[in-house]
Amino acid sequence: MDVNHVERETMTELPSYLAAAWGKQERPSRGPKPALSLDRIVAAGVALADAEGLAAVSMSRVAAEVGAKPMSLYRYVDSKDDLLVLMIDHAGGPAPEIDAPDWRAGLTEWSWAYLDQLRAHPWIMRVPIHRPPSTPKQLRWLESGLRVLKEFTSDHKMGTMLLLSGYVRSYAMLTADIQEANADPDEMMVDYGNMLRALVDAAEFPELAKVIAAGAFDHNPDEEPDADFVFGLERILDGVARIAG
Amino acid sequence: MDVNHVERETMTELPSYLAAAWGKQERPSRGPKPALSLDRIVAAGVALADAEGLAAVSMSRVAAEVGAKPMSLYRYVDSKDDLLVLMIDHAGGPAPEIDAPDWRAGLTEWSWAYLDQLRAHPWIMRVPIHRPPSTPKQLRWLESGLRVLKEFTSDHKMGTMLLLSGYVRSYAMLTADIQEANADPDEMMVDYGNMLRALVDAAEFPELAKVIAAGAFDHNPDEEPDADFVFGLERILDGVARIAG
DNA sequence: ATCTACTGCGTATAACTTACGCAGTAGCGC
DNA sequence: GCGCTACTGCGTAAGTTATACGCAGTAGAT
Repeated sequence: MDVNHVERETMTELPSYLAAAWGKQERPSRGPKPALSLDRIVAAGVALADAEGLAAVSMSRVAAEVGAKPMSLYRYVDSKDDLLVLMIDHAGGPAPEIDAPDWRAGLTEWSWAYLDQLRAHPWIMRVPIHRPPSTPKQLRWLESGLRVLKEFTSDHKMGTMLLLSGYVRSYAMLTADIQEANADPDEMMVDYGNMLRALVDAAEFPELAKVIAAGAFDHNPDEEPDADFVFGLERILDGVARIAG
Repeated sequence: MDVNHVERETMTELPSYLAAAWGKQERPSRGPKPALSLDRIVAAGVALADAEGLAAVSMSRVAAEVGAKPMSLYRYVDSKDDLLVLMIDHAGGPAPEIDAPDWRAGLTEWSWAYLDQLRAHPWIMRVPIHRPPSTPKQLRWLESGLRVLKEFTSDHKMGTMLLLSGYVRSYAMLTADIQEANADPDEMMVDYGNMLRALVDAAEFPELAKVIAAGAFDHNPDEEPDADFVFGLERILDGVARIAG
């Protein structure tokens, strides 16, 4: 039987991509020295996705980028899915060191940092496969958030971080969707607000029509960007404040 | 030039998938009667995704399901991406008719309905391409939410729905991720909590280790399911209450 | 010196989406 | 009734894709 290191790790009952991400790979002693390294492969994937989008990340392209042939990558990675998971972890910057006077300021800082992070690597939001957070950088971000919630109970800490990270992620996705639709020259969605005006009939959508008429969907250059983000964030923080101390 | 109805609709400056979703397709008068209909195709795609997952949805499979050959579908749909967008719209059930005494009860009802909806069609959360909400059912759900927020300003209405829908979506995704990882027999993630215990070192992750030790990640069968969902939801509603009336 | 676990990767398979163009059809104008 | 023309279904084929299998070469262990 051909037992390569990937299968060996599986036997330790930890998914191989996690063993890799946590650096729990025992370097094999026999055999030729690897010409590649998992880090180089994953880094090449991230660079490719940053530069040309997720669609450009194929096994052949990544292999070419590190000067190897496609099949060689499978000595380092079980599947493309695993590579994508590792890329997500790798792309995550270092968790923010938050130095804020209170939990409210701390969570605000954390949220903006997370939003920036997602926007720096928009393809992360397009990866169709996901796993519950269990890679090192993901957990370091979580730790960094929990750290500012010292005075809360464990359940409240986790619930709050779940709420906050979910909100940031979904806000980032929505704005990325809008931006992408606007950028696409095929689509006439150059103006999301006006497109809705064309589609939404006031008889069938009375409330929505009112909101559209009020300009809530129009891009207002005077307004601070991400004003909607701030609104939601403040609502969350107000809600959390009610259970604080 | 071969001008089929898809391209004709593009010329009206509306993306063809939106024209289709909003039923703004002028039926062509000439030519043979279509053997298929867009509705049948999209419905077949939804049924396939419900039964066998998103991966089973290929143009050939969908075509076979409606008794046609693959290339015939392209007379009704520009691309597979468009088909997926239409499937998302089609899968959405009717927007909830909310009959609640106040906005707080109304939004609670809306949130649970939305969560149920996503869980009834988990593949929706795996579709890699997304567009800003502009299909009929998506907007009807939005309208139904806005309707219970009568006493708020337009900006506050939209901001609240943005916050709420984002939270529900991300919570649904997280629980789907966990469930999928648990179901996968390859992965030893049969117990997310214990897996974290194995990975997380208390020296590097002091706060996270405490939370894990407190059992926040363990599945507790006594506890009501989705207790975390309720926690986040209540925080949001508390936060919204601060700007009400 | 031999064994053995390992590496890179050539070959091949079985998917996949979709461009192109052809043959047949049905309503319209005359 | 007779084309004309816009349309439909779809056969063919091209171009990608992930990845299973197995072989030849390598280098530490014994």
